[in-house]
Amino acid sequence: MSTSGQHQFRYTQTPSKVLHLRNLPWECIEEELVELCKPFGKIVNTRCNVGANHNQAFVEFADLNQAINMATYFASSSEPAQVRGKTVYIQYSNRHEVVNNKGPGDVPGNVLLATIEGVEAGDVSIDVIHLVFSAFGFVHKVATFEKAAGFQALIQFSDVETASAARESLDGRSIPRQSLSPFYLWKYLLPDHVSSCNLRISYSAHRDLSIKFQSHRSRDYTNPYLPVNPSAIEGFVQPAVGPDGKIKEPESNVLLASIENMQYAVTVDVLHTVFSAFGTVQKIAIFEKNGGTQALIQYPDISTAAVAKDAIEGHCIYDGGYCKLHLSYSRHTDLNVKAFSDKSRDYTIPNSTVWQNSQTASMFPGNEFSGGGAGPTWYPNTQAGRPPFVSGPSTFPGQTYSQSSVPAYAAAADFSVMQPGQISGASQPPRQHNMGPGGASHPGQPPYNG
DNA sequence: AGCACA
Repeated sequence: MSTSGQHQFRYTQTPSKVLHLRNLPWECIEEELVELCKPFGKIVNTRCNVGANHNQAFVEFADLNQAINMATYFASSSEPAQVRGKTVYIQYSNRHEVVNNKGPGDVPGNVLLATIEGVEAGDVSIDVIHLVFSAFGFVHKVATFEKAAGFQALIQFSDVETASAARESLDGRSIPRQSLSPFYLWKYLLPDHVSSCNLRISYSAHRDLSIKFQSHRSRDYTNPYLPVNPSAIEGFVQPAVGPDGKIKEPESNVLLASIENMQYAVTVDVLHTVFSAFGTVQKIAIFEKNGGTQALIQYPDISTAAVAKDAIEGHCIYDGGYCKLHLSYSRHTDLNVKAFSDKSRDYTIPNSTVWQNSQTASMFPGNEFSGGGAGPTWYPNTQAGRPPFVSGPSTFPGQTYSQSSVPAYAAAADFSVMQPGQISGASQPPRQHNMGPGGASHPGQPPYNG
């Protein structure tokens, strides 16, 4: 019988620690709400730009009395609450908490994360990004990178206010095709083939970016003396031209391996074993790209990488044409990888005993081969401090190994092409190992074809 | 100038 509102005024003033603010300017940002409200108490959450006109907001105080303080203050004040000169009307909200307005990217900070939609990394230069964001204040640092989300940039400002202004102004807008500014050389900011490039801007959790080099991917405008990474300056270094006139890709200490015909899982440990034959492997990362599996393998220097590349290129990890490796030089010079995950390793991290135990446990299940007699001549670069393949809980506890069934790491021992000593015999066809990978890591897989 | 659609 009754309808809502029958027993109460429509807008009762039941106190709530959430205040409802109206008549805000459309562009009102959270900082302005905070400035207005924080004299009265601790703000635990806000929601701004509410409603079709973006002119309402909610502010939640930690304590009810703080909200009452603010509401009663402005109710009796001769000076109304104002934001940008507009009078703001304040009442208690009919709810008692502000619902989740904020994802991780909505927590204001001085560093912005910009996703540039619809472009490839090469389409928008770091100079253009710098130009666009410099309109709001001094840009300290810029770092760009490619992620699954697309081409992204981190832009570091001095303070939250500047970053917020840039975000409010640029989020959802497109980088203009042309710059009308007479002060910059870039007349055209975008290549012709880019039809649109919307900016999606959120806040980064970073406060201070760590820029190691000035390069086409990263800049530190506060430190002009930061070393330039020559291999990373696009266009500065002409690509080397080989004797055949073809452009050679610039060399790098990091190799990019594409794994073809990957019938069997290729783990970080398998790659480490294979690539360690040529020098210390510092880091490994495995990832999927274009439906295939790729890996980055980092050596300390280019020469080691070059030797490994020439020796391994085109060869298979496993007999039968499985897991064929194609190598090129990566553009990376220093990988940023998790120290220990199923897709990456950082072997440079000292005191790595924590993960070494689990590594040996998962990769070298038996201790049959840890004896001195099985000295790993096939493993010429055993790292100092690295324990032998000690016993550990087996991943395959029920499995026993016969003489002919060899753990996976032994495959490399038979992988004669991997021996550095044979690199000079360039014309020698690779003698692949005689074991299928099922022997160790895939008990159900076809047996080796020895 | 009057309550959020995640």
